[in-house]
Amino acid sequence: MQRMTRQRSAVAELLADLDEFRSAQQLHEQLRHRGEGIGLATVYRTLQSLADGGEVDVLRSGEGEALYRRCARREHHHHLVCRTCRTTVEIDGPTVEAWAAQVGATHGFSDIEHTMELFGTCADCAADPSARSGSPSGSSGGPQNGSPSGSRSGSQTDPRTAPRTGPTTGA
Amino acid sequence: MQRMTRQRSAVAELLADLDEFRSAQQLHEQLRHRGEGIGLATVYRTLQSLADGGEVDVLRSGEGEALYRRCARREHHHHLVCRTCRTTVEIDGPTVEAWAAQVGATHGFSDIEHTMELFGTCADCAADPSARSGSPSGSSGGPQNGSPSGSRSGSQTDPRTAPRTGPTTGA
DNA sequence: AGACTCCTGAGAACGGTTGTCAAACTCCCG
DNA sequence: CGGGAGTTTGACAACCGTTCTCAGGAGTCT
Repeated sequence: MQRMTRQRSAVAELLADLDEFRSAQQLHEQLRHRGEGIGLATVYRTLQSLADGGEVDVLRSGEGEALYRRCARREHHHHLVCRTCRTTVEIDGPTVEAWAAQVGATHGFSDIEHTMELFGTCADCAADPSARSGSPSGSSGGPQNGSPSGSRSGSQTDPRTAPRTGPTTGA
Repeated sequence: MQRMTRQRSAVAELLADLDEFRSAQQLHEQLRHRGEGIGLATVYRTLQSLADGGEVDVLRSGEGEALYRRCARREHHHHLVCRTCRTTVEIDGPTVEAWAAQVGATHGFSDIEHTMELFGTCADCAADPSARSGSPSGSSGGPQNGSPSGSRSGSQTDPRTAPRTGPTTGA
């Protein structure tokens, strides 16, 4: 059975305070900034168990890094993510669910699942294209690392924010 | 300027022969089986340059591994991938493109992009759920590593095939 | 309180990917 | 066809995110 430890609740609390997708390492750093003594391995373990329990959603950044977010709804949904500030809107896609099932059937495929995320620039960021790349949901004095992709040093040609969720059985 | 070397054409040729998404390491192994003397770093470099040039499509497996495939069309399209044999069908999604743009606009987001892939079980695999996990496009005596996910040893709770493409400006 | 487990944390290990750099090779020119 | 300039290659190290290991610490039950 899952025990409620100080570390586990700290992670859950931080996720509740945030509104954007964050990597495990970002969350760890933020917890440290909050003064929580917590190990990186514990953050990974906790996030994984939360994800397994459907408590948090997981995306993959363009570089394959895992990003976590506590979504309001636990049912199937998609995300519309601001590529500048990472603000995320949960959206329904009945049109897409139906389309996916139909396309699959047309090609003779069964048991169709799909992954799909939308990326764009939110109204706020479009209005003020300058700074504003931190965490719009405030509350935590965490790191203001706006760029989701820029962790590698090399010549990554594709700096776009581009994650995906695990597939969810459609329609 | 890009020079045509033996290694580069070997990679291009292999990709032309294959019909499924393959990881860089799988491709490297397959090239070795073909008797091509080629370094792993070269395979990575070549794939990256091909991807940059839009010659090949890149997905991310559920574990974040990059998967490559030479698609027939270079324009925007999506993929319907068999989760068993990895056979891939290129598909159009005008419905989705329109839907994505509309949803983005509704929420005040601009410059909408999207990622989306479909997964299912193809007719062949559904009919014969036993073996058949190798490379359906034959031609190469490459490795028959059917499972795209099972490389890690740990307790990965999610063995689903679940990649994503880089986003493409929608609508 | 005491015992029994599970959880934690520091660091090692791991797997995929990229950087390094001398040697080999392509391409262009005469 | 031979030479020269500059790109590519390949073996290996380095990196980065993530997971494993295991002794010590903390929750839970009685």
